[in-house]
Amino acid sequence: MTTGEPPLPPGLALAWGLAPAARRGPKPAHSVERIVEAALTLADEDGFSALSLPKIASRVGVTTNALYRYVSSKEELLVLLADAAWGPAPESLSRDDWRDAATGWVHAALDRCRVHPWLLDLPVHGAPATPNLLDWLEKLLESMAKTGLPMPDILGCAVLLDGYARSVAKLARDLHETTTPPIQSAAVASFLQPLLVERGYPILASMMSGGQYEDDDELPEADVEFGLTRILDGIEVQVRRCV
Amino acid sequence: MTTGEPPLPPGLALAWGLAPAARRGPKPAHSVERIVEAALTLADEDGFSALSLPKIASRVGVTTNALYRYVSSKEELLVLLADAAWGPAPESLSRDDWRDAATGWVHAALDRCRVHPWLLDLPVHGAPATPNLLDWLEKLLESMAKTGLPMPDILGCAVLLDGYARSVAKLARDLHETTTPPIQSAAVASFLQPLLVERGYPILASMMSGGQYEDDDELPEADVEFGLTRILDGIEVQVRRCV
DNA sequence: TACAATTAGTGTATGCCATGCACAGTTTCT
DNA sequence: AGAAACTGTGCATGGCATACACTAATTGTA
Repeated sequence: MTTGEPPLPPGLALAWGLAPAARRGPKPAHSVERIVEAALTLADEDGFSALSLPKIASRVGVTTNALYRYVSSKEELLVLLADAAWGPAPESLSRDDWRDAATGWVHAALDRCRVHPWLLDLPVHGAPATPNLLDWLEKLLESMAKTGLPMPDILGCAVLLDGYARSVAKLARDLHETTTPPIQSAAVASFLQPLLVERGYPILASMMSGGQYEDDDELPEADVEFGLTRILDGIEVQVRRCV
Repeated sequence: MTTGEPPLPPGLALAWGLAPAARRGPKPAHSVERIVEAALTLADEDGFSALSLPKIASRVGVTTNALYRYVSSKEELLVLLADAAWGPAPESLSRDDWRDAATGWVHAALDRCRVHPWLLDLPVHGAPATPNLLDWLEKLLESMAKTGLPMPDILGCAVLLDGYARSVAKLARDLHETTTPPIQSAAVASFLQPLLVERGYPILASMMSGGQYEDDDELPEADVEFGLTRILDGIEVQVRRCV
């Protein structure tokens, strides 16, 4: 089964722990795990944009090019990094109630995105194919399978919920992690306010003058819950319809 | 009203057409619009990752550094680029039926993401604040206002629908624009199949062997509609509840 | 046991990139 | 007429991913 030279996407073989089993030559002083771990803490500390091979290498204590002995490209490293950062999917999802299970899954995903905000910056090429990512997907599919919906609908629900978790996480992060000292926020507001009125954007204008335009630290839990409840309600409509 | 030196985020003033009104010196040979347009066609042709100041400059016919006379940083240019690529929001949304209006908005957004797939790669810092982006947001808010829900819920629905449009567009793009000659897709499948069975992922395994794992060119329209219908149904539940 | 094959990590180099600074030429206000 | 201000260019810096050649270490084999 271990084909000689499979044309697999980068990182797949490594992610599943299939090392090439070397023979001659010195033993590697380090390991892919060590490198991924270094990359992970670096990303946690300095963010995704600061994640560079030179910096990772210096953490591990080797030259930049030494990394290429373990990983064939930065892209491959990022695949492994994503899998490591997501980690295994939650085990404790409700076994009976699909709403509880889905809610648990979404909250767990949001939690991962809070722990590693740069997860939302990692480029995605193709469907998930590494162990932990598939674990998350499987758990979500299992949750939705409890609805009794036909398979294609289960997939559709999974796509919907996964997308929701990611977009809410990204929104929360983009809105308040970056450049928003409240001073600037106020400056933007007073800059935009007259323009909005003048150009005929009544709702936006009233929202801004209404004052409560998202000035909390994070997207408040209530807002997350609102969207999630809409989605679950919508799924439930379909479930009842199908029974 | 034109404050002396407002501490606004990059690109805002430019995006709203507030030029600093120069006095002495030669007149600029080009314009911000020309530069943004060059960037836009470059991105359309070669993708977001190929978008660099040198390449844009050479299209315009100037040195790289000349761009800095029009734009203070690459980040600022990207803000303008996003606004230009989204363009004005659709005018022809239903005036009576909020479901039709929302559906029209989502389809229009998906269309923009099909025309300029790199829109999904543009970094986002903070809430939208440029004319076209606010136009899109206002139109969506107007659509949801027709539900009669209270203002915070309207915003919640808008976030939900906007997030859905983006995640579906991204999914469609990532799944089939990148590295998926069907040969490789098949290689991945046969690589994963035994692993999935062995490690206890029954649903994923059955989906893969089921054969119809997303091998269409784009996420089929039916799948887009499925998620959208769930969301709208879920909102409708809330609407009925509130009346 | 000695050699040859193979491998790990280093050094050096290439061609990108965003951005800063100094300068020359041009335009316009005083 | 002169000074001030602005435009575009040239040159330079530091960062990046990655390629290639090399040295040193290790191990299977003759």
